Amino acid sequence: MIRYLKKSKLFSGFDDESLEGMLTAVSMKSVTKGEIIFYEKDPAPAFFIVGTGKVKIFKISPEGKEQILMIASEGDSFAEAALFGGGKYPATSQAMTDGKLLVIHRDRFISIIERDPAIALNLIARLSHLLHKLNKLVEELSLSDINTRLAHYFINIVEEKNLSENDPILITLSEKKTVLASQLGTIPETLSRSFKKLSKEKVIAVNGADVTVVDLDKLYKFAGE
Amino acid sequence: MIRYLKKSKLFSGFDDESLEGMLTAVSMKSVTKGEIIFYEKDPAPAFFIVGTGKVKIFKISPEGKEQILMIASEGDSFAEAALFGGGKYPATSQAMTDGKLLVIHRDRFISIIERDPAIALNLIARLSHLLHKLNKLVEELSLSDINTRLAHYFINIVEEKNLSENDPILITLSEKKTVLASQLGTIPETLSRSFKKLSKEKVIAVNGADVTVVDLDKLYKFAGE
DNA sequence: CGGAACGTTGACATATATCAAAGGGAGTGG
DNA sequence: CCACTCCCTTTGATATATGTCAACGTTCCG
Repeated sequence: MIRYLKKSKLFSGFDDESLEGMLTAVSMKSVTKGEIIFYEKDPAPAFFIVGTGKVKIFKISPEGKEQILMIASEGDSFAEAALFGGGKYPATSQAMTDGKLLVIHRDRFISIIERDPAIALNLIARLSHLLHKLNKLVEELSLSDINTRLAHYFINIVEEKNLSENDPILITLSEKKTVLASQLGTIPETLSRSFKKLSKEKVIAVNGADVTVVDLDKLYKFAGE
Repeated sequence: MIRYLKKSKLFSGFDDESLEGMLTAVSMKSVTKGEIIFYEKDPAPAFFIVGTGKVKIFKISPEGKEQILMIASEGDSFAEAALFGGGKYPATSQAMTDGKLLVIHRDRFISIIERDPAIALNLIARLSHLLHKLNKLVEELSLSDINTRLAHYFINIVEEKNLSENDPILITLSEKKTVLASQLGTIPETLSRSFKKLSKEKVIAVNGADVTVVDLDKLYKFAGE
């Protein structure tokens, strides 16, 4: 388990001694593809770190439309915030693949951070980061149309790659387009049209899950920057 | 300043000694109605607590549409998350009235919480609460229509009042309808129509800023619960 | 009193969701 | 290897919610 803790964004950087102190609060859970880890509004006695596999956290409307809040991959933690707020999970979580999760139990974890401010600071940083991302999601949902959101999505990926001048910019989508639609707050049909629009405008070229950014300047213009 | 710290949600419950230790990190700032406290993307050397007055935090689209993220009243803190994330403010903040703010300076505050885990825990709780609220906002923006959002808005107010059976349910809007529109992620015209719709359906009765909930069951039905 | 901000209403434009259909691609079983 | 199914994706026709623009009445406040 220590190995997974070290790989996690929340606890990397701590020495073995601190991490062993953590172990009293941690257990392990295997999940299979499609398994629901928790439902929205379930009581929240623990939060999670992904050891292996991939998990989606999402909300669902009465009509069945789904809004993905995040996709957690190896090393990501999720549902940390549930420990302190109302004590209920604010969204539903489902395994997208088979995998292993670290389960961090609430009460024991709290007594640990009461003693170790460094862990508390890490948690604070992590929560801040989440706030930042949600902030951005709100902004996009309420102020941008879909083409803009899709352009932003590509820009984020491109900027993370920090590749050198004049490299061809090839992106392979890490999710099915259906899933991407739900992340962007829309439905597959609309997303498909948005892809078509950006293609027709010669901003990107699409071939299945492979997207090439043809005109980066135009991409930024679409994103409104 | 201690007085204001005590009134704040973030630091209430601490004894005078802890609070005096805080003072090295705090200063005071007066603002006048309409004054911009910070712009989105400004570097963030501090966060704030409202001593007196009212402040709105919002995003704005290239076309000028405004999405209010929160309205901070006396005792509320805002922009806490900016201290840790990218070090930039994620939104713009403007005084809605004249008022006084406590300014909590980043570096000194961080060294304080490194020493005082209790303050760190409070901050964590606060950030969790913010996450919870943003979560809800995302849900509503992406999964609900305006009538539903307005119904939710009233339900939240009614539930906070926890009044006894058979009381008449009278709500006086605390914000101008223009502002409410921006909080709900829409524009005044659309909000006006939503008010009209709920009135016509005999769910509420509206008289200027006074709203009476006529049929609570129907209100819940509109909110989809 | 008069002007500015707010609120409402109507006609209209537009983005996005919905519904229905059809075309691939990957995997499965015969 | 073929036929079959399942799921993803795309496309078209249509409906609907919401934004835009313009006008007007109202309230607030100097």
